Amino acid sequence: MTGKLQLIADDYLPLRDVVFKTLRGAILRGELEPGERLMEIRLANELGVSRTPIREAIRMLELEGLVLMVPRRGAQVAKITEKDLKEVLEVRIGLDELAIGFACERVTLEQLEAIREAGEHFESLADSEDLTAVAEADVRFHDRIYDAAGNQRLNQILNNLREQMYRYRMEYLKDTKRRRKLADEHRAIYEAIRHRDTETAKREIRSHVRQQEETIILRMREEG
Amino acid sequence: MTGKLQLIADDYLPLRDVVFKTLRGAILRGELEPGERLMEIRLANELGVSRTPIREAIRMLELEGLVLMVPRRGAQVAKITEKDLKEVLEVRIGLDELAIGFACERVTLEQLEAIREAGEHFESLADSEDLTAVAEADVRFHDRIYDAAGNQRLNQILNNLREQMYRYRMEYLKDTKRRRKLADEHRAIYEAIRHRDTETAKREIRSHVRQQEETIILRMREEG
DNA sequence: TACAATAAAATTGTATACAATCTAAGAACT
DNA sequence: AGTTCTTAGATTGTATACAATTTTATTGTA
Repeated sequence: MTGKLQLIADDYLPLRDVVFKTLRGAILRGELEPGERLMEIRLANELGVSRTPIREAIRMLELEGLVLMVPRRGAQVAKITEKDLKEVLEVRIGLDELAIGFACERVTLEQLEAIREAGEHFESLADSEDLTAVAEADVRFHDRIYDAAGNQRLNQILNNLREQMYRYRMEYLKDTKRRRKLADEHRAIYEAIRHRDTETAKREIRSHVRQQEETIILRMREEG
Repeated sequence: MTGKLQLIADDYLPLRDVVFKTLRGAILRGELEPGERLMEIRLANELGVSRTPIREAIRMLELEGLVLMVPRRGAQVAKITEKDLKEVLEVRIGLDELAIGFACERVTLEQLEAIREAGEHFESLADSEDLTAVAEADVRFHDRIYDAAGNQRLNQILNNLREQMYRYRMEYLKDTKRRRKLADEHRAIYEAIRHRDTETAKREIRSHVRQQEETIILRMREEG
C-alpha cells in the first residue's frame, strides 16, 4: 500500500463526489499513470471508504473520458494518443474562438477588469518557482474570458476539453521565457476584447492556444 | 406501478449500461417528464434489478446533464429552461459549422455518397406517418456529416448537445411542409460539401439548425 | 379549523455479502 | 522441458443490509 492517494475531505458532499474529485485530481496530476488499473478494493482501502462510492466515482470518470472501462476487467486510466490530443485541440480552438467572439459582444466592464487582473496576476508569476500557481493563473485568465462569454454550457465543455491537456502542460510552463511570451499574448487578447475587436481576438486566441498545444503534442511524441 | 419502463435486454452489456440506455431513452422520449423524481427502489422494482445498477446509471445521466441531483433527495429529470436551450443552440451552431468545415476539407467519395443517400432517405420519408423514422433519418443525415468531419471528440460532443433538444423536436417534424423544406436544405448542404464550398456549407448549416431550434424554443415558450 | 410537536414511513447514502468471471499458479501428463 | 488441465485466488458485477436523513402522517392543543 503506497498511500499515494489522500481523500480531499468535504463534510457536506457525498463520498462519491469526494472520491471523484480525488481520483480526477490524481489522474490529471499524473499520480495515476495512463494505463494503470483502478482496482476497487484497493482504492476503497486506500481512501478508507467502501466500494460503492468508488464505483460511482468511476462511472463519472468514465463519462468524462478520464478512464476506460474494459468489461470484467474494470477501469484503467485512459491513455491519450496523439490522435486524441489533435482532436481535442481542433475542437478546443473552435470553441475558444466561439467563446471569445461572444466575450467581445457581451463583456461587461467588471468582467473586462477581471480579465485584465487575471492577466497581470499571471504576468507577476513569470519568474515564480511555484509551477502549480502559474498553471492556475493561466487557467484563471481563460476562465475569466469564458465567464464573459456568458454561456454556461460552453464553459463546461471547454473546461472538460482543457482537462485532457492538463497532465502534459506542466512541462511547458517550466520555461520562463515561454511564460513571458504567454503573458504578452494574454495582454494582446485582453486588448482585443477591450476594443471589441472580434477578428483580432479570434486570431490571437487561436495562435495562443495552438502554439501551446502543438508544443505539447510534439513533446509527447518525443517521449513516446 | 405503471409499468411504463421496459428494459432494453442485452446479454453482454453490464446492467448499469442497459439501465442507462433505458432511462436515457425514456427521458428523451418524454416518458419521464422534466422534474419527475427518479426513485431508486421504484425503478429497481420496475426494471427488475437491484439498486446498484440503477444508481450507477443515474451517475452517468447526471454527467450527461439529463438528470439533476438534489442532495438527499436523489435524482430528478432535468428541466430545460429557455436559457439552457439558447445556450445549447449557440454552442451547437458553432460546432456544426466547425464540423462541416472539416467535412468540406476531408470528405471522401464514400462519405459524400453516404451523405447523399441519407439526404434522399429523409426525403423519401417526407410524407411518412412514422415520426420516429423521420426523426432518425434526420439524425442520420447529420451523423454522416459528422463522420466526414473525422473527429471523434467533436462527434461525441455534438451528439450530446443534440440530445438536449430531442424531446422538443418531434412536434416540429409533424408538419410535412416543414419536412420538405428540411429536405431541400439537406440537399443544399450536400451540394455545398460536394463542391467543397466551406463558406456556403457553413451558412446553410447555420440557418438550417438555427431555424429548427428557434422554432422549438418558440413552441416551448408558448407551452410554458 | 389551524397549527405545532411527535412518531412513522420512505428515501438516499454507505457498507457488506454473494455470484460470476477472469487470472495465474501449480500439478499431471507427454 | 513443454503443454494442458485443474484449482485457488482475485476481481468485477449484482444484490442486500444497515445508517442517516428527510418527508409524511398523526396526534394533541389552542
